Amino acid sequence: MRPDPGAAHAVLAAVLQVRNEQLEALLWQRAREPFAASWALPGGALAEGETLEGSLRRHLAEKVHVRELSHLEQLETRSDPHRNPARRELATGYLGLVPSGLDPKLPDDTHWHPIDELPELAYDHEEILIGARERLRAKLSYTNLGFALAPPSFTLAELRDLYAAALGHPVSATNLQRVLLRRQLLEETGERRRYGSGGGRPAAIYRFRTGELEITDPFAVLRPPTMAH
Amino acid sequence: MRPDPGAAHAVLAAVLQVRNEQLEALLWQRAREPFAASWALPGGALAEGETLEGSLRRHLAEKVHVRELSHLEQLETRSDPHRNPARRELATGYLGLVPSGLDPKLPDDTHWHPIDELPELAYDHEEILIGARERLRAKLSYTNLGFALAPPSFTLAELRDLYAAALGHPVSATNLQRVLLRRQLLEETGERRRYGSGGGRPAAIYRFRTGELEITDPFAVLRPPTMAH
DNA sequence: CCAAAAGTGTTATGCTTACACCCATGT
DNA sequence: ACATGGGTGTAAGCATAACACTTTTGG
Repeated sequence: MRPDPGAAHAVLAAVLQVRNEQLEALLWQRAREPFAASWALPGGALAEGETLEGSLRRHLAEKVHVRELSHLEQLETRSDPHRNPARRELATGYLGLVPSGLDPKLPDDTHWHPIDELPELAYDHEEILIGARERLRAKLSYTNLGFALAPPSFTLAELRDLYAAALGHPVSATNLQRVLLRRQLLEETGERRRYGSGGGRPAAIYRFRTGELEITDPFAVLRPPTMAH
Repeated sequence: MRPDPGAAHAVLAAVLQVRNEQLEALLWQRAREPFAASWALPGGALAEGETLEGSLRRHLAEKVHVRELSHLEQLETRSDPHRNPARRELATGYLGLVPSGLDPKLPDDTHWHPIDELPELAYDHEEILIGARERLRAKLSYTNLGFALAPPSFTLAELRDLYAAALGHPVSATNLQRVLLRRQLLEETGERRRYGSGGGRPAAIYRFRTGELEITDPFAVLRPPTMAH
């Protein structure tokens, strides 16, 4: 076996945002074969001297004008020799998150798609996308990753809707508040929300204490013994 | 920027086993520059037409004669342009596990090293190795990955020692038993252990119910609501 | 005064740890 | 008999879910 001298390497991002009360992914429609008219994850070829993450940020900025990522994290590197029918190509997937409320300007061939109603996707992109969704769901449970889905400040009802959209199941604002406050992920801004129409008590406005990923629930079980004697 | 036509790609494995009551890693000592006399993770160059995992299994079989992996799982792909001072090279890390009790024949330049007393490691291999250890520790808590560390059957005291070595902190056999039995990871073989010297009640012998990875504790929090009405 | 939405109090439940105690065997 | 480890019983602590109830606002 000879070392493979010409293994092309691509980077691909599952860019996710909560829009219209649901989780949506950024996809662009291919014009040319292979997979003409199918939809694809944004990304492109790794260039000389680039890191994978640097390359992905460049492609997202150049091709889909997305620069406002609140989180970017590497997923699996796929290597099936036939994943690209045209030529041997490895691809490293990434999970990218955009805070709710932003609406980056997109090229004409690029659109947001609800992740529960995906069109036909090119290559192995659907697997990468579903893997990204599962990674997001898992990390919402044991880290502070919610900060990457949320705008800078929000009411608990708004945050509840974001979590419900990302997790795909109903979430109780009451219990969400207790979990996130006890873990000290949230802090009050002191402000209260002006309400649009209709009555109701004004809601306290919160923000995430930090915009850096932290693991907040490190050991589900089999924790180290407590040092209490 | 031009696509990088010659990005070499390597695969590297952190092969871990519990030996001598501690977690140990398989390393080989480099004879040549760069990093002569430093220790390195086993692995090698990706060849034409190979998958990453296939390539790694080939290298492990050829170079360190290890074929008895009970688990193999992809970790991060590293892409710093300077991680290899000689030439641009991407590397994908893997976590490989060998059941306790096996003792594969190794080439002369290859040895097991306690992961808490590592020698000088080449390239970025120490980071990959520590990342592998952390992945193992996390998955022991919420999956049945213990099966990959354990021999085909064992007493609870033996299993407790394996978990303690892998986690790096004391583990109570009593509580380990309750957790693993409630989650139905273990089943009794019906046999009891012959004891060597000294007294003591003979221990029941257990085995893992399955040798496939299963997630046994899926949601630490924020679970879907129960359907009970 | 009433509707609506936010927020708090309270209870129930389940999982884990800690530790006391009982069991089975060799010497 | 006693030492030695294996195994079970039981209570306490903690986190979460579920839901009733109170608070604050607009109409």
